[in-house]
Amino acid sequence: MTADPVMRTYEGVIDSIRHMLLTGEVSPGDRLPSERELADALGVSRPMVREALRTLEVLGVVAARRGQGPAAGTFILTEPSPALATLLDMEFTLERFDLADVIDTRVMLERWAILSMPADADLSAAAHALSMMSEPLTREELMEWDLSFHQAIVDCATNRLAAHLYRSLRGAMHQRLADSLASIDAEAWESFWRRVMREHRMIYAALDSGDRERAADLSEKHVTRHYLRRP
Amino acid sequence: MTADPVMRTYEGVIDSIRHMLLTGEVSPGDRLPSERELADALGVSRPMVREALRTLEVLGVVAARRGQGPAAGTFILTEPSPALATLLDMEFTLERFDLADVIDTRVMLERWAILSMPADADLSAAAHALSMMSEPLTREELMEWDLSFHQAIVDCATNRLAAHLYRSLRGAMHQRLADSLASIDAEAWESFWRRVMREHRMIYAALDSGDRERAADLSEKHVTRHYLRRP
DNA sequence: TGCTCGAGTGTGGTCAGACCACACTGCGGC
DNA sequence: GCCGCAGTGTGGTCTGACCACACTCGAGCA
Repeated sequence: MTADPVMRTYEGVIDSIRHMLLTGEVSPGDRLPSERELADALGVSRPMVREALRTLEVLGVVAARRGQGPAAGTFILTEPSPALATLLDMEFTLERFDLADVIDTRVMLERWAILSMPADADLSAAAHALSMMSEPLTREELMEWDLSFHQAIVDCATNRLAAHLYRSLRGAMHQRLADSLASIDAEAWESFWRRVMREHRMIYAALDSGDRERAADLSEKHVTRHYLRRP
Repeated sequence: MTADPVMRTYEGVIDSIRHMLLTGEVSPGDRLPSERELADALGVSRPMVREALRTLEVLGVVAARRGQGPAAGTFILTEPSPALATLLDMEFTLERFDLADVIDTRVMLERWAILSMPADADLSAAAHALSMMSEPLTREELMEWDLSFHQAIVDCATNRLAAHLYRSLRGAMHQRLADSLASIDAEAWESFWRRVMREHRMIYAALDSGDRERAADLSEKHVTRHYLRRP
């Protein structure tokens, strides 16, 4: 304790804004007072307010738009942002954990989501993603629909935190995944795509028939194989 | 795509610093050039450099110390910071997910950690935390050693990402946990503490005897009961 | 009357320069 | 040889200014 030598000004501003949120003075979707007003009201300079707002922006709490009128200003976001993915990507860059950690965690989340899925889960989003993969795809399209397919499955578990974590893990790996796919030459691409699609279909079929254990196992093998590149 | 109307100056600074990290120009533990030098080198103003450094500070990438000499300046951190907990706490404040989500996810992580623990896992940290709980405790002490106990178990899984997630989830709930414990009156406190301790002992005993399934089940019941307050 | 265009205005985005608080460095005097 | 204090470079903060932008609204025109 007593580990706080000083309270930095911008932290005080963040606390003030957090307090506004907790008391309901502002709510998601609302516009914050302007930077100049905030600075004046809190008795600090505008640069300090801006430092606070920048951090809140990176954390996915607010977004700023300039100009004048109802669309301009700094707003409390209603939807999660890629902030978590940004953070995880940073940690990854700093080598605070490695690819195997990320994949293990991803597999854990997906297994759990499949096994705890409610009986009446709506699989239509997964089915749609599956159908979109039936025709030849570019690498970008495959990444997009592969993400949609797996995310749709995890979303069925109705745990928003877990779904958000899953999305962020995948987001943090996105660039590395793209690099990995780019290394597959044109000849091998079609067979690669077909195999991915076939595995997706098997996972979906297992889910659709209610065989969760099998779906979980198939999913684990699928993810582990393609991400760790051990065909 | 093309969703980037403009590149903000501070984002460019962040990219420059990230680039320095990727090329090895600076490494964890190193000192960054001073704010004035960075501003000069990148052709931007010092406030913009500061906005970038503030966000990196919140993300747990750097830390600043003032003064003069080898200990002063802005450093790349070598250890993870509570950044993830801060972020999750924010998301929680914004009600982007709820307590049940957090607990479910925590239980998932702990179950997984227990079931995938290597056979030769070192349980001494958990044993130590357990022994520290044998004597009457304050609420703060109980929270501290309870965290140590569970964290020690998750750390055994040797997945740094999962361990970090677990720690952050727990960190994001810390204040709410404290509020919850504060509502237990002095008379009920001792029996509460004893029950928590007994359950910890049972979990440890199951782990120590190699009965992971039982340990996982006990752990799940333990966490769910105390956090959802359904005795 | 209705439309267009331009000045006005308030927002975030950026800059320059200054001063403070701090902690080390090193010189000077004792 | 030791102590103390001025010097110096760091982050921390403030002030005031200007720019870019997007809307608002009224003047002027058709």
